Amino acid sequence: MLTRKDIVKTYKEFKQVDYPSIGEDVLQYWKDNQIFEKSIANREGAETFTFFEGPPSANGTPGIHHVMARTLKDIFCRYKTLQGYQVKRKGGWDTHGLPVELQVEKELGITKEDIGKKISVEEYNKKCRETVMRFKNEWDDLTEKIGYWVDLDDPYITFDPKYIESLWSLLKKLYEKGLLYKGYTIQPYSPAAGTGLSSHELNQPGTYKDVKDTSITAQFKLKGEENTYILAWTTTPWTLPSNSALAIGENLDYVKVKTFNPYTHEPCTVILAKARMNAYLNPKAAELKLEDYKAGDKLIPFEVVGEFKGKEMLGWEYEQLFPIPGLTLPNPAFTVVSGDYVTTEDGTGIVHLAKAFGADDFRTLVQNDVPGIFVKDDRGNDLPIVDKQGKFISLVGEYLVEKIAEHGITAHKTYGADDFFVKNYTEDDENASDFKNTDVIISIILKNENKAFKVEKYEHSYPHCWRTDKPVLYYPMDSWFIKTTAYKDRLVELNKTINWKPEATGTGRFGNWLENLVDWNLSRSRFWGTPLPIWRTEDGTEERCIGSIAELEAAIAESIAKGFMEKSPYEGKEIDLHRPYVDDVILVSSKGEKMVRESDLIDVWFDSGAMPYAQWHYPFENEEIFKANYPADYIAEGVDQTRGWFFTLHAIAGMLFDSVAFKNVIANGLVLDKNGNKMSKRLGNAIDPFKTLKEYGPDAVRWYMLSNANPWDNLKFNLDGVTEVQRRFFGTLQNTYNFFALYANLDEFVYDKTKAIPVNKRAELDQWIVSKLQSLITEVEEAMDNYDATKATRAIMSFTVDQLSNWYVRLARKRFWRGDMNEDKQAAYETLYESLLALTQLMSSFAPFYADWLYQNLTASGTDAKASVHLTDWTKAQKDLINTDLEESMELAQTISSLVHSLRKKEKVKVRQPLQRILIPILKEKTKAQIEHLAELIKSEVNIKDIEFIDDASGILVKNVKPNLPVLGKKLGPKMRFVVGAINNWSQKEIAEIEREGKINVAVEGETIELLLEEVLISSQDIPGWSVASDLGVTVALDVTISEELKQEGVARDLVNRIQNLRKDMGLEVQDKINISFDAGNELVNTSVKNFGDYIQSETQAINLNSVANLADGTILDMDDFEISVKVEKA
RNA sequence: GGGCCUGUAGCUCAGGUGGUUAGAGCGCUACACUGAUAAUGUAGAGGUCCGUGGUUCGAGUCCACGCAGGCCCA
Repeated sequence: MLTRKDIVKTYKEFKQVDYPSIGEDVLQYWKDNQIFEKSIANREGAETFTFFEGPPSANGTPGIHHVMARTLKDIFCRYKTLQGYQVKRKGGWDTHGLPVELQVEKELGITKEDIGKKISVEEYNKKCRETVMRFKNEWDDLTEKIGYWVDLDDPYITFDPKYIESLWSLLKKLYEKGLLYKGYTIQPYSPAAGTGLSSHELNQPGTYKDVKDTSITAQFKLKGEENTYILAWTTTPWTLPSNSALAIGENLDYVKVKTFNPYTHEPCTVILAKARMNAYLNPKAAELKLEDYKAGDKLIPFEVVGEFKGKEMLGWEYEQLFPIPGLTLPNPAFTVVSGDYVTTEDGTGIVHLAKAFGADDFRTLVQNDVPGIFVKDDRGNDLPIVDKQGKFISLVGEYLVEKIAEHGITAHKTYGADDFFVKNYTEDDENASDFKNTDVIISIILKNENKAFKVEKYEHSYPHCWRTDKPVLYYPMDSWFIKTTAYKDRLVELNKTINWKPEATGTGRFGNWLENLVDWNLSRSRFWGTPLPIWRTEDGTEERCIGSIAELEAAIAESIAKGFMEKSPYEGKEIDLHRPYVDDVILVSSKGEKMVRESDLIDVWFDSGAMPYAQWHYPFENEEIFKANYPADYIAEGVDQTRGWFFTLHAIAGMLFDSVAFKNVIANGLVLDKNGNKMSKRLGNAIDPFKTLKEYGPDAVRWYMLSNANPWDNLKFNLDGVTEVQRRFFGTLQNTYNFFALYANLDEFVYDKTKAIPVNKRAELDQWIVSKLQSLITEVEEAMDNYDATKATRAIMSFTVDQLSNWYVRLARKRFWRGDMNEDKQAAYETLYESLLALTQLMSSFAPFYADWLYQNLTASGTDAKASVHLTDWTKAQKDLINTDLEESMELAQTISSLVHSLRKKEKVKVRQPLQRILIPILKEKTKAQIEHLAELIKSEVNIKDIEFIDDASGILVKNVKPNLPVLGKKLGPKMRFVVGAINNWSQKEIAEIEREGKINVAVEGETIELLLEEVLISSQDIPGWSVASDLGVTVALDVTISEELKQEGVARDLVNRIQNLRKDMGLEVQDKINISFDAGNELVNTSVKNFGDYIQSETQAINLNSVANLADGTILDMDDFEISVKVEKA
């Protein structure tokens, strides 16, 4: 006879599963067999599915959030590959940018100022190049270990000369379209140091200091109205001569108030925000009369004479505050505009705008086409009226000098026209006894001229230059821009065709960003990055944009011929388009003048946004590949990239190719620690991805991340959750496989597709799980086509745990272990096998290692198996195998079984004790048919003999009625509650009437309302005299009478159970036969054995079942109510 | 300060188009089952659906205003 040891094991059996090892083994298998490469090569000639890799920077180590991001990228590429697409995925590295530079500077202990002095640009850039790829190996390692399939051997690298050449060609295209221009932007500027400051420099600790400045609430005289002024407050009075508009909040409330100027005592009408009145008008004066005011009174009376919303003020015109000759402006200057940043927290609720000295000001004025106060230089360029030393230009200075004389202002010295610094006064000045700074002088002038409503010292926080400690000015700085605003409408339109996950990021965060688009500031004053390929003559009259290496080389040759350059900086070495080499190139203008490169680098975001083109060195090479892989079908990055990579991809594609760059995008959220805090190395709550993978294996980590929450929500990463996924999902699936393998090996079952029993010839239960499986495939496919991985993983999990394991296998168990191979048994094996196999494919995108491992365990002996589940073709759902009616029936069966279990529990009758019958009230014929269909299954599951139905005809049904609210609500509206009350009070009589007549009249509030049968819901939840339970509209009553015969059968089942336990204790194998002897002293057992002996023998595989008087050496079995001695021997 | 996201049981999350008593898993408690057994079933405890107003016969769901946390931008 065959024992377990002798059996050839077709399907490997596992006592324990080591998930991390599966990860490692499968990874090695993939490498050895080039599975990734084959998964692409296999699809040669097929339709392409394009994925773009957003390049990470390898100058830091990867974190657990990169596992999230990379998993999300991976799954859809794998899924689409199965679906038959060819999915090329080129890896990439982002190598330029400020973080790299700062890291290098920190390591070298230098600052930006030292570059070119203590260290050459050449050496500095060399250091950056080394640093930026420092952790590439860690990144590659993680990428492999989490199973992110991407081409790491041939990635694009943004510092590569070919990559930069592509960028240059794109920039030249923009330039030729007139979309690249030199302008200015308002940036923090240190007049003391003579340099602009980056926002990073401004965020250094200690740069913001509390300082006391003179603040002025100025009066802007409204045109066309007597003595009426708009009040606006500023802490930088020196910007007032540059005022060219006032901003209000459209929805704020404003008032017009009659009062008197506190300095000149002249009557006036002022306009300010209603919420700011108390700050300017003393509430104590509210009762005073305007007529009673005498010049010099402390309390100044006032009277509100008008109230309106801010939007009513739009377009109002006022007189220029400082009508300096030469600084006049045409309409719409000096008008009221809208500013979304205006609040009533301080000031007057009206903000003074000076185009040159505030970023908000600048933006608002540009959007409203309002000019700013500037003077022209020799070449006709705009210059602000404060120069780069932080001093008013003499035109303004002369005006102020005149005013000082006119108003008889005395100060520590006699001011000349070039003495009016606005922030950085000299030490000598500041220490003088009667020192009056420019702000003070301006305020005196305004006070005297009836143009200041309030002047006071104001303490606030103001940024200072971290090097000179002097206050910073916001100042227009030269910059190169891409004119994205010219394409705003098109970009907005194109965005509407993109499928954003979540949708709100596309319409909200990204959509709003596009709606409020400003020109893209490309300039960066740094060293390590893509140089701007624009050369200019000294006077700026001629410009040239270089678009390729060939063009550059030709231009260099020309320059050498002209004698501007001695030799090419690339002579004898490889071409490198970085600084400093490119700075050494001097070009020749059309007039034969020298042209030097504009010194700026470009924003690194242009680097990454250009990757669709530059990764293929387009347009210089690979035109075919580029065209087949553009635009991307899918991209994914963190939501923080919305205004970064997502935007730059979109902008370049829209402006140069009139196309979207990507059709579908997932913007994923952050990975937080389990308490919802940001992970940081400093706080020690960061999860080490390598350690996590080592401990849990890649599949459970991936699955957890995808199934726990939608990727676009923040994930609170909790290792307990990974454990749970491992236990609940992978554990259950593995158990199911083990169960299959155990019995399949015993029965030497080998799956053969060609000989499989047709589904319609299989058992009802088989047909059911097959149907469920087809539904699952449909569901997963729909979810994945909609880029919803969470839905897909949850559906797979629910099928595996609830349907396949806890229902199908549990109910079908006996078919696997009972008797020899027959058609029914074969069908069970085939059904379970097919389900497992289908699962390996369904889950392979999410859990690529485990799925492949399981696939190979299942198909090891198969003939048509692929080398990997990742090389298979997607198995479409067979719609004809979906049997909705059967699925509904099974749901009923599951509900009924659960109800019977619950009743048994209530009545304290264990499942091993058979019971005679259950009663089910039936109101619909269909329900009855559906239950009858699966009657056998229900009966065996809950161990009862019969299912009986009672219908109306029985006359004993007690019915319940409920209003059908959605239907009634529409019909009745406010009368609902009376009708509902009436229905809830109905007796059987009314229910019978509406069922019989199809309608009934209800009297409510003196009115008669006719109700139709379909407006109420009738159910049956009670059978008089029975113990009943109901759920989901099904009611079950259980007959708990235990007859003599049922009792005997119960004993027989108990005996089987005890003997099975004995077998197990003895260590017998499943197929071992036994002999049983039992003590003849118990009459109940004797009759039970007499009537159910065959059953006991077949269940326990007993050859003999002998009654023995006074069995001496037996085991005493506890049968709950009595004990009996039994002896089991291996036959 | 602005835009956007999130807030439902101790924890993690579901809850088309409003509908009477808000669900699942984990965890906890009790019981049962025992040839998948480090598995499984049943039951129980556990909720101000972030708050306040509003719309409605009826709001976890719609609207407004707040609060808390987060991201991005000033």
